[in-house]
Amino acid sequence: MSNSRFAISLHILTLLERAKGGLLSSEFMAGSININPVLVRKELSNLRNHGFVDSKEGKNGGSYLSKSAKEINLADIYKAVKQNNLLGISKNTPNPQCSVGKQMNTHLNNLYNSTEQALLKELSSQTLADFSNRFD
Amino acid sequence: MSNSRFAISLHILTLLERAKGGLLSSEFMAGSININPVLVRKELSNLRNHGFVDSKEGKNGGSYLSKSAKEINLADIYKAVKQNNLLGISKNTPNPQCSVGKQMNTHLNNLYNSTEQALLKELSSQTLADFSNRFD
DNA sequence: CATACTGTAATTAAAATTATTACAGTACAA
DNA sequence: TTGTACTGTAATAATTTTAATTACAGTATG
Repeated sequence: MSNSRFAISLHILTLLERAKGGLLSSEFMAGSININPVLVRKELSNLRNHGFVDSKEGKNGGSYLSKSAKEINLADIYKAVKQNNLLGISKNTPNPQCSVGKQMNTHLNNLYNSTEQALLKELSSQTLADFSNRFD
Repeated sequence: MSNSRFAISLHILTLLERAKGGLLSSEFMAGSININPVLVRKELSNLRNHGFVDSKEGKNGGSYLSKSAKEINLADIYKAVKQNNLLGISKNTPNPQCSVGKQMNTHLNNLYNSTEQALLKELSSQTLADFSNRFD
């Protein structure tokens, strides 16, 4: 993952956890993260689709956690934002006429899968509550 | 890591391992990987600096593994190409006036470090020889 | 019904990645 | 001893990805 979606989502979720049910606006969260509010709303849209948050429209609206922070582990968040492979892109197409090239993506993907498993295992050992509690 | 440096380096090293000491030109390897030869030479430069390969200049020149594929594990390769954090960039600077924002990068980096340890542990369980032997 | 939000699309800007061009240096081989 | 085929590296251009911005319709509140 080269973009900062994981960090943004985790930041959003940490803010919401610490708000203890209070609604936070995308503008407020964008100010804390230091990014554009529209990006926050896009991430919220994704987090909503994954059942982590809910939002209330209209004046005095905002977002809040829709499940307990103890029930969200960091692997869940990773899965929700993940798009590429961990170690790089597979978009490259090696030469199919080369005996190594034509098999490379298969072996690379196998490798990516096993490393991703290791990553997920590590991430799943921590919940959002654990993470949030490290803040003063 | 968003770029494909790990995949390129592993591809190069796999080709060299299977060449069994024979010299391969950057042009040949670029053809197998399907990228520009200059990129291959840049990666070779890095791999050389890390002691994995050596190159011979001039006509009929090329590159070859400078240590046994059994003595190179995939974590070594990862470390040689790594530049960013695994889960995203830390270049973002959250708002230092926000109690969450000002501590975010510290906690994020701690998390990144622990996930990287998990990744390295997994990668270190396989050598370049293991990887290469999976090819027909 | 003015205000302050969300939701989302479209566009622009910026940053990162990759490709290309260029060329000096080196070794081989005729 | 000279043409050829490489490496090594810098500089630049092209492409792709990421992030910011603009715009605006929709919604809830007071």
